[in-house]
Amino acid sequence: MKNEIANEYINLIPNLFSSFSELNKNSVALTHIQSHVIEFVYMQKRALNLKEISSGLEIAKQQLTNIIADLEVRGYLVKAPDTKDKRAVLVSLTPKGEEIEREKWAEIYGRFSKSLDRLNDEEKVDLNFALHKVNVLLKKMEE
Amino acid sequence: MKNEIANEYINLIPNLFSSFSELNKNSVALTHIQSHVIEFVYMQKRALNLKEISSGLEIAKQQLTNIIADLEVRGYLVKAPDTKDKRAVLVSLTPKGEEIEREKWAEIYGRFSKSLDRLNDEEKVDLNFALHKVNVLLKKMEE
DNA sequence: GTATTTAGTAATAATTTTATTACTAATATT
DNA sequence: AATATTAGTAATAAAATTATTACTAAATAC
Repeated sequence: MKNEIANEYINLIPNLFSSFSELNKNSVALTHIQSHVIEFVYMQKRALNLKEISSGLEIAKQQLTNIIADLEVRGYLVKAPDTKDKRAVLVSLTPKGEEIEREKWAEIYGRFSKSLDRLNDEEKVDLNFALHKVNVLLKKMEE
Repeated sequence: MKNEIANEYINLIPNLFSSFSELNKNSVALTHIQSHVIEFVYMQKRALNLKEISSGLEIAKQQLTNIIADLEVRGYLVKAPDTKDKRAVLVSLTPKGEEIEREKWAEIYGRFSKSLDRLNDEEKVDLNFALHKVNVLLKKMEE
Protein backbone atom coordinates (compact mmCIF):
# COMPACT_ATOMS: atom_id res chain seq x y z
CA MET A 1 0.00 0.00 0.00
CA LYS A 2 2.69 2.45 1.06
CA ASN A 3 4.64 1.70 -2.10
CA GLU A 4 1.57 2.15 -4.20
CA ILE A 5 0.98 5.62 -2.78
CA ALA A 6 4.62 6.60 -3.15
CA ASN A 7 4.50 5.54 -6.79
CA GLU A 8 1.46 7.67 -7.42
CA TYR A 9 3.26 10.56 -5.79
CA ILE A 10 6.33 10.09 -7.95
CA ASN A 11 4.12 10.01 -11.02
CA LEU A 12 2.49 13.22 -9.99
CA ILE A 13 5.67 15.24 -10.30
CA PRO A 14 6.22 14.85 -14.04
CA ASN A 15 2.54 15.57 -14.53
CA LEU A 16 3.13 18.95 -12.96
CA PHE A 17 6.48 19.55 -14.55
CA SER A 18 5.19 21.49 -17.50
CA SER A 19 3.82 24.04 -15.08
CA PHE A 20 7.12 24.20 -13.28
CA SER A 21 8.95 24.89 -16.50
CA GLU A 22 6.75 27.89 -16.94
CA LEU A 23 8.42 29.31 -13.86
CA ASN A 24 11.60 29.85 -15.84
CA LYS A 25 9.96 32.62 -17.80
CA ASN A 26 11.15 35.97 -16.54
CA SER A 27 9.35 39.19 -17.19
CA VAL A 28 11.93 41.36 -15.46
CA ALA A 29 15.66 41.21 -15.90
CA LEU A 30 16.82 38.68 -13.38
CA THR A 31 19.58 36.14 -13.78
CA HIS A 32 18.55 32.51 -13.51
CA ILE A 33 19.92 32.23 -10.02
CA GLN A 34 18.15 35.36 -8.86
CA SER A 35 14.89 33.94 -10.17
CA HIS A 36 15.51 30.74 -8.30
CA VAL A 37 16.13 32.58 -5.07
CA ILE A 38 12.93 34.57 -5.37
CA GLU A 39 10.99 31.49 -6.35
CA PHE A 40 12.45 29.54 -3.46
CA VAL A 41 11.54 32.14 -0.87
CA TYR A 42 8.09 32.47 -2.38
CA MET A 43 7.45 28.74 -2.30
CA GLN A 44 8.52 28.30 1.28
CA LYS A 45 5.99 30.92 2.34
CA ARG A 46 8.07 32.16 5.24
CA ALA A 47 11.15 34.25 5.89
CA LEU A 48 14.35 32.28 5.38
CA ASN A 49 17.91 32.82 6.43
CA LEU A 50 20.76 32.64 3.95
CA LYS A 51 21.79 29.19 5.06
CA GLU A 52 18.39 27.76 4.29
CA ILE A 53 18.38 29.26 0.82
CA SER A 54 21.96 28.22 0.28
CA SER A 55 21.38 24.57 1.10
CA GLY A 56 17.97 24.45 -0.52
CA LEU A 57 19.31 25.63 -3.85
CA GLU A 58 22.73 24.04 -3.54
CA ILE A 59 24.60 27.25 -3.98
CA ALA A 60 27.36 28.56 -1.74
CA LYS A 61 26.35 30.95 1.00
CA GLN A 62 29.18 33.24 -0.15
CA GLN A 63 27.31 33.73 -3.39
CA LEU A 64 24.15 34.67 -1.64
CA THR A 65 25.68 37.68 0.04
CA ASN A 66 25.92 39.35 -3.35
CA ILE A 67 22.77 37.94 -4.86
CA ILE A 68 20.65 38.97 -1.91
CA ALA A 69 22.28 42.38 -1.73
CA ASP A 70 21.46 43.01 -5.37
CA LEU A 71 17.89 41.83 -5.03
CA GLU A 72 17.51 44.00 -1.95
CA VAL A 73 18.82 47.10 -3.70
CA ARG A 74 16.40 46.46 -6.53
CA GLY A 75 13.54 46.18 -4.08
CA TYR A 76 12.57 42.53 -4.52
CA LEU A 77 13.31 41.44 -1.00
CA VAL A 78 14.20 42.72 2.44
CA LYS A 79 16.52 41.52 5.15
CA ALA A 80 15.64 41.64 8.81
CA PRO A 81 17.69 40.48 11.77
CA ASP A 82 16.57 37.20 13.27
CA THR A 83 15.72 37.87 16.90
CA LYS A 84 16.05 34.19 17.77
CA ASP A 85 19.52 33.78 16.30
CA LYS A 86 21.46 37.01 16.35
CA ARG A 87 23.96 35.73 13.79
CA ALA A 88 21.26 35.18 11.22
CA VAL A 89 19.34 37.39 8.84
CA LEU A 90 15.84 36.64 7.66
CA VAL A 91 15.03 37.26 4.03
CA SER A 92 11.52 37.84 2.80
CA LEU A 93 9.92 39.09 -0.40
CA THR A 94 8.60 42.60 -0.76
CA PRO A 95 5.26 43.12 -2.53
CA LYS A 96 7.34 43.88 -5.62
CA GLY A 97 9.14 40.56 -5.27
CA GLU A 98 5.93 38.65 -4.79
CA GLU A 99 4.46 40.31 -7.83
CA ILE A 100 7.09 38.70 -10.04
CA GLU A 101 5.99 35.28 -8.92
CA ARG A 102 2.32 36.04 -9.14
CA GLU A 103 2.71 37.00 -12.78
CA LYS A 104 4.18 33.62 -13.60
CA TRP A 105 1.43 31.88 -11.70
CA ALA A 106 -1.22 33.83 -13.50
CA GLU A 107 -0.02 32.31 -16.73
CA ILE A 108 0.06 28.81 -15.31
CA TYR A 109 -3.41 29.39 -13.98
CA GLY A 110 -4.66 30.54 -17.37
CA ARG A 111 -3.20 27.61 -19.25
CA PHE A 112 -4.58 25.16 -16.76
CA SER A 113 -8.06 26.64 -16.90
CA LYS A 114 -7.96 26.32 -20.65
CA SER A 115 -7.02 22.66 -20.71
CA LEU A 116 -9.72 21.95 -18.15
CA ASP A 117 -12.12 22.09 -21.09
CA ARG A 118 -10.85 18.71 -22.16
CA LEU A 119 -12.61 17.15 -19.19
CA ASN A 120 -16.34 16.54 -19.01
CA ASP A 121 -18.42 17.75 -16.07
CA GLU A 122 -18.18 14.58 -14.06
CA GLU A 123 -14.42 14.48 -14.49
CA LYS A 124 -14.17 18.10 -13.38
CA VAL A 125 -15.99 17.34 -10.15
CA ASP A 126 -13.74 14.36 -9.58
CA LEU A 127 -10.60 16.37 -10.26
CA ASN A 128 -11.65 19.11 -7.92
CA PHE A 129 -12.35 16.68 -5.14
CA ALA A 130 -9.18 14.70 -5.70
CA LEU A 131 -6.93 17.77 -5.87
CA HIS A 132 -8.43 19.11 -2.69
CA LYS A 133 -7.92 15.81 -0.93
CA VAL A 134 -4.32 15.58 -2.10
CA ASN A 135 -3.57 19.11 -0.93
CA VAL A 136 -5.08 18.56 2.49
CA LEU A 137 -3.28 15.30 3.03
CA LEU A 138 0.08 16.45 1.71
CA LYS A 139 -0.09 19.42 4.02
CA LYS A 140 -0.88 17.17 6.93
CA MET A 141 2.13 15.02 6.08
CA GLU A 142 4.43 18.02 6.25
CA GLU A 143 3.54 18.84 9.81
CA MET B 1 -16.17 25.58 -10.51
CA LYS B 2 -13.41 25.96 -13.04
CA ASN B 3 -11.76 28.59 -10.84
CA GLU B 4 -12.09 26.38 -7.84
CA ILE B 5 -10.25 23.57 -9.59
CA ALA B 6 -7.57 25.89 -10.92
CA ASN B 7 -6.98 27.18 -7.42
CA GLU B 8 -6.56 23.68 -6.08
CA TYR B 9 -4.09 23.02 -8.87
CA ILE B 10 -2.09 26.14 -8.08
CA ASN B 11 -2.00 25.12 -4.44
CA LEU B 12 -0.70 21.73 -5.37
CA ILE B 13 2.53 23.04 -6.80
CA PRO B 14 4.00 24.50 -3.60
CA ASN B 15 2.98 21.31 -1.85
CA LEU B 16 5.26 19.43 -4.19
CA PHE B 17 7.97 22.02 -4.24
CA SER B 18 10.05 20.47 -1.48
CA SER B 19 10.39 17.40 -3.66
CA PHE B 20 11.39 19.47 -6.62
CA SER B 21 14.10 21.17 -4.64
CA GLU B 22 15.54 17.76 -3.98
CA LEU B 23 16.21 17.55 -7.69
CA ASN B 24 18.98 20.13 -7.31
CA LYS B 25 21.11 17.61 -5.48
CA ASN B 26 23.79 16.27 -7.78
CA SER B 27 25.64 13.09 -7.15
CA VAL B 28 27.90 13.41 -10.17
CA ALA B 29 29.81 16.50 -11.25
CA LEU B 30 27.38 18.39 -13.43
CA THR B 31 26.92 22.13 -13.65
CA HIS B 32 23.51 23.45 -12.74
CA ILE B 33 22.58 23.95 -16.35
CA GLN B 34 23.66 20.47 -17.33
CA SER B 35 21.48 19.06 -14.55
CA HIS B 36 18.56 21.05 -15.79
CA VAL B 37 18.98 19.77 -19.31
CA ILE B 38 19.10 16.16 -18.17
CA GLU B 39 16.16 16.69 -15.87
CA PHE B 40 14.18 18.37 -18.62
CA VAL B 41 14.73 15.58 -21.12
CA TYR B 42 13.92 13.02 -18.45
CA MET B 43 10.67 14.73 -17.49
CA GLN B 44 9.42 15.05 -21.03
CA LYS B 45 9.81 11.30 -21.48
CA ARG B 46 10.65 11.56 -25.16
CA ALA B 47 13.50 12.59 -27.43
CA LEU B 48 13.72 16.37 -27.84
CA ASN B 49 15.45 18.59 -30.33
CA LEU B 50 17.67 21.43 -29.21
CA LYS B 51 15.07 24.05 -29.90
CA GLU B 52 12.59 22.40 -27.55
CA ILE B 53 15.14 22.24 -24.76
CA SER B 54 16.28 25.76 -25.50
CA SER B 55 12.82 27.31 -25.25
CA GLY B 56 11.73 25.05 -22.40
CA LEU B 57 14.64 26.10 -20.22
CA GLU B 58 14.94 29.63 -21.53
CA ILE B 59 18.53 29.27 -22.56
CA ALA B 60 19.97 30.17 -25.94
CA LYS B 61 20.27 27.40 -28.48
CA GLN B 62 23.87 28.51 -29.06
CA GLN B 63 24.63 27.44 -25.52
CA LEU B 64 23.13 24.05 -26.00
CA THR B 65 25.56 23.10 -28.73
CA ASN B 66 28.33 22.99 -26.17
CA ILE B 67 26.30 21.71 -23.26
CA ILE B 68 24.88 18.83 -25.26
CA ALA B 69 28.25 18.04 -26.79
CA ASP B 70 29.81 17.77 -23.35
CA LEU B 71 27.01 15.63 -21.98
CA GLU B 72 27.29 13.40 -25.03
CA VAL B 73 31.04 12.93 -24.65
CA ARG B 74 30.49 12.02 -21.02
CA GLY B 75 27.89 9.45 -21.98
CA TYR B 76 24.78 10.97 -20.44
CA LEU B 77 22.88 11.45 -23.66
CA VAL B 78 22.93 10.68 -27.36
CA LYS B 79 22.06 12.66 -30.44
CA ALA B 80 20.27 11.14 -33.38
CA PRO B 81 19.17 12.81 -36.60
CA ASP B 82 15.48 13.56 -36.80
CA THR B 83 14.16 11.72 -39.84
CA LYS B 84 11.10 13.94 -39.98
CA ASP B 85 13.03 17.21 -39.97
CA LYS B 86 16.47 16.84 -41.46
CA ARG B 87 17.68 20.06 -39.91
CA ALA B 88 16.98 18.82 -36.44
CA VAL B 89 18.72 16.52 -34.00
CA LEU B 90 16.93 14.49 -31.38
CA VAL B 91 18.46 14.23 -27.95
CA SER B 92 17.69 11.41 -25.58
CA LEU B 93 19.16 10.10 -22.34
CA THR B 94 21.39 7.07 -22.21
CA PRO B 95 20.88 4.52 -19.42
CA LYS B 96 23.72 6.33 -17.65
CA GLY B 97 21.87 9.63 -18.01
CA GLU B 98 18.63 8.17 -16.75
CA GLU B 99 20.42 6.68 -13.79
CA ILE B 100 21.34 10.14 -12.53
CA GLU B 101 17.69 11.10 -12.37
CA ARG B 102 16.60 7.83 -10.88
CA GLU B 103 18.99 8.33 -7.99
CA LYS B 104 17.41 11.65 -7.14
CA TRP B 105 13.94 10.17 -7.36
CA ALA B 106 14.90 7.32 -5.10
CA GLU B 107 15.60 9.83 -2.37
CA ILE B 108 12.35 11.68 -2.93
CA TYR B 109 10.56 8.35 -2.85
CA GLY B 110 12.22 7.44 0.43
CA ARG B 111 11.42 10.70 2.13
CA PHE B 112 7.85 10.56 1.00
CA SER B 113 7.37 7.01 2.21
CA LYS B 114 8.66 8.07 5.58
CA SER B 115 6.32 10.99 6.02
CA LEU B 116 3.42 8.78 4.99
CA ASP B 117 3.54 7.45 8.53
CA ARG B 118 1.97 10.68 9.68
CA LEU B 119 -1.30 9.60 8.09
CA ASN B 120 -3.65 7.03 9.54
CA ASP B 121 -4.89 4.07 7.52
CA GLU B 122 -8.04 5.73 6.29
CA GLU B 123 -6.13 8.79 5.17
CA LYS B 124 -3.66 6.61 3.33
CA VAL B 125 -6.43 4.97 1.36
CA ASP B 126 -7.86 8.36 0.55
CA LEU B 127 -4.51 9.76 -0.53
CA ASN B 128 -3.84 6.82 -2.76
CA PHE B 129 -7.18 7.14 -4.44
CA ALA B 130 -6.96 10.90 -4.81
CA LEU B 131 -3.42 10.86 -6.20
CA HIS B 132 -4.38 8.23 -8.71
CA LYS B 133 -7.39 10.20 -9.79
CA VAL B 134 -5.35 13.38 -10.17
CA ASN B 135 -2.73 11.62 -12.24
CA VAL B 136 -5.26 10.05 -14.55
CA LEU B 137 -7.13 13.27 -15.09
CA LEU B 138 -4.07 15.49 -15.51
CA LYS B 139 -2.78 13.09 -18.12
CA LYS B 140 -6.08 13.20 -19.90
CA MET B 141 -5.95 16.99 -19.92
CA GLU B 142 -2.55 16.96 -21.62
CA GLU B 143 -3.82 15.04 -24.62
C1' DG C 1 11.12 28.52 -57.91
C1' DT C 2 12.67 32.27 -55.14
C1' DA C 3 12.57 34.36 -50.65
C1' DT C 4 12.06 33.79 -45.87
C1' DT C 5 12.21 31.33 -41.75
C1' DT C 6 14.03 27.72 -38.77
C1' DA C 7 17.44 24.20 -36.45
C1' DG C 8 21.79 23.77 -35.45
C1' DT C 9 26.85 25.07 -35.18
C1' DA C 10 30.75 28.15 -34.20
C1' DA C 11 33.56 31.82 -32.20
C1' DT C 12 34.07 35.72 -29.19
C1' DA C 13 33.54 39.01 -25.43
C1' DA C 14 30.83 40.29 -21.38
C1' DT C 15 28.67 38.83 -17.39
C1' DT C 16 27.43 35.55 -13.90
C1' DT C 17 28.37 31.78 -11.18
C1' DT C 18 31.57 28.84 -8.68
C1' DA C 19 35.40 27.79 -5.69
C1' DT C 20 38.64 29.15 -2.34
C1' DT C 21 40.35 31.47 1.59
C1' DA C 22 39.72 34.34 5.38
C1' DC C 23 37.43 36.95 8.69
C1' DT C 24 33.71 38.60 12.57
C1' DA C 25 30.19 37.78 15.72
C1' DA C 26 26.98 34.77 17.81
C1' DT C 27 25.85 30.15 19.25
C1' DA C 28 26.61 25.48 20.90
C1' DT C 29 29.62 22.10 23.17
C1' DT C 30 32.48 20.46 26.82
C1' DA D 1 34.96 29.65 30.73
C1' DA D 2 37.48 27.94 26.92
C1' DT D 3 36.69 25.60 22.43
C1' DA D 4 34.45 24.41 18.41
C1' DT D 5 30.82 25.28 15.29
C1' DT D 6 27.67 28.15 12.64
C1' DA D 7 25.64 32.39 9.94
C1' DG D 8 27.01 35.80 7.37
C1' DT D 9 30.37 38.91 4.85
C1' DA D 10 34.26 39.95 1.79
C1' DA D 11 37.67 39.55 -1.87
C1' DT D 12 39.74 37.08 -5.61
C1' DA D 13 40.63 33.88 -9.43
C1' DA D 14 38.67 30.19 -12.18
C1' DA D 15 34.93 28.33 -14.61
C1' DA D 16 30.42 28.50 -16.51
C1' DT D 17 26.76 31.03 -18.59
C1' DT D 18 24.93 34.74 -21.50
C1' DA D 19 24.77 37.76 -25.46
C1' DT D 20 26.09 38.79 -29.99
C1' DT D 21 27.15 37.95 -34.65
C1' DA D 22 27.56 34.97 -38.40
C1' DC D 23 27.18 30.95 -40.99
C1' DT D 24 25.09 26.27 -43.33
C1' DA D 25 21.44 23.38 -44.60
C1' DA D 26 16.77 22.21 -44.56
C1' DA D 27 11.95 23.59 -44.35
C1' DT D 28 8.18 26.84 -45.23
C1' DA D 29 5.79 30.65 -47.42
C1' DC D 30 4.61 33.14 -51.38
